Amino acid sequence: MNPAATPKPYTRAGKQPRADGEKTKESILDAAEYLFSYGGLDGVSIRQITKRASTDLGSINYYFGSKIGLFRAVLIRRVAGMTEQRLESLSKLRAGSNKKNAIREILAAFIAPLFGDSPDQCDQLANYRRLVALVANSKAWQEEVFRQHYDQAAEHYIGALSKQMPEVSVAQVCWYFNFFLGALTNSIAETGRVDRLSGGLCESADLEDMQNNLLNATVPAFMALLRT
Amino acid sequence: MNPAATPKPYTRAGKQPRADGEKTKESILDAAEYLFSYGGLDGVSIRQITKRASTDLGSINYYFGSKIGLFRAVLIRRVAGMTEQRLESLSKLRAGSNKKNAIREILAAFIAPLFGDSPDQCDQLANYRRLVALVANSKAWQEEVFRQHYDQAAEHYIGALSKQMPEVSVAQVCWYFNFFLGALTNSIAETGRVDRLSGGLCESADLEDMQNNLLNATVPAFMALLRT
DNA sequence: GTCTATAACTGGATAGAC
DNA sequence: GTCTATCCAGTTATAGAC
Repeated sequence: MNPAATPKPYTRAGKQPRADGEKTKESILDAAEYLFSYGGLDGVSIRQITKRASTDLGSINYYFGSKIGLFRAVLIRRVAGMTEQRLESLSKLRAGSNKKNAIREILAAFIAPLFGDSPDQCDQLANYRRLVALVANSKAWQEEVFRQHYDQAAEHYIGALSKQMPEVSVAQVCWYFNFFLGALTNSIAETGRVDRLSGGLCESADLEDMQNNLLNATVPAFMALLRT
Repeated sequence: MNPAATPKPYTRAGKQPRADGEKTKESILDAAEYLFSYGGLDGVSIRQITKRASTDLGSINYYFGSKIGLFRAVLIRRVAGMTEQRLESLSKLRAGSNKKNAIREILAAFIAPLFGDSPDQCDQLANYRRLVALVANSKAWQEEVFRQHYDQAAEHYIGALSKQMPEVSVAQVCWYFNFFLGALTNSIAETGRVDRLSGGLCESADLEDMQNNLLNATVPAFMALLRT
């Protein structure tokens, strides 16, 4: 049903075999981050990824070993830097007298790296945020990715919060911090649901507004624990 | 590599061609709910589903038209009943004098149908909860499933909350309710993350404890809006 | 390092027997 | 309504040319 499908002979046709493989690698990661963030691991083929990255199938195996290796690499690429930022921010927080402010600053420091330092950086992190949101509500990558790469910073932040509220049980702090993470990840998924439910009054895409509201909502929750 | 793979002739072999297709349909939905809740739409094949449901490939097409039709059916199966429960519960809530209790009761009424009336029912909803959690952080099914089948109840609940706090902007109520939904969906995913982060002090699987903590955390957030 | 061709396989869908 | 056999488009992975 495919008349005269004679295999074309190999031709190099003016491609540049440059030795800067880093660029290729990055462009694969970028394309994969974008596509995986919408379709998840199984909703995207490596053909789509290589097409978007303007490379070929072989390069995936060359750089990442397999499709799953690529997915893992995408999930891990940005987390080391973010953990570093988080731990550094945390160590810089001065123990002020006002507990309410202290709690807010801790939570703010935790989420800050997800949004970068400028509107431009924030945009560049959009696909990553969406992908993290997708994975955060799945059991699949908990052990391999979250346990190994994401939990460390969260544990330090829970410790910092507990230090602010020594009279509150650690279990409660953990539950509340987890609810905070759940609200956060759902928000960075930018599903547009809050836009619909609010009849346009709220915008998923207004991340500034979202962050302010999230902190305004979460701080009183923690504060209420102190009044029990 | 497969010697003498002669196609076996068709044999009926004692299968019962009973006319109660409802049972078959239900067992397909159950199997699909279970498998989709772990792998998502693309992480599961209809072959796996029919194997688990002890049927055949053809039945999927016969009852649901396609794999996507089946996925949609799974997502929708339980929502009409839940919306009904939610609206009825809401209409039964009496306007007490205590705002704090009123808000708590509204939120409690919203989440109640997700956990059923007995431990047994709660278990039977586990796969559904996990699947909803997965889909809630994805853009993919927002228009087709959430808008059409899930939003109605949420809108009524936002209205009820707003009625309790007429001096608070609707936008803020919407943001806070959305954070509540985010925390809720992440929790019903039962990823086990809170177990790790708390060093075992909290258990994802303890849904009773989770619900209490979630309400304890969310009510003060709303209450703080009244004090602004 | 880059790219092609192909192997080996699995996917969803469906026609048609019973 | 139930089940089988089959189609074929699409998948990942890889050997090997340049």
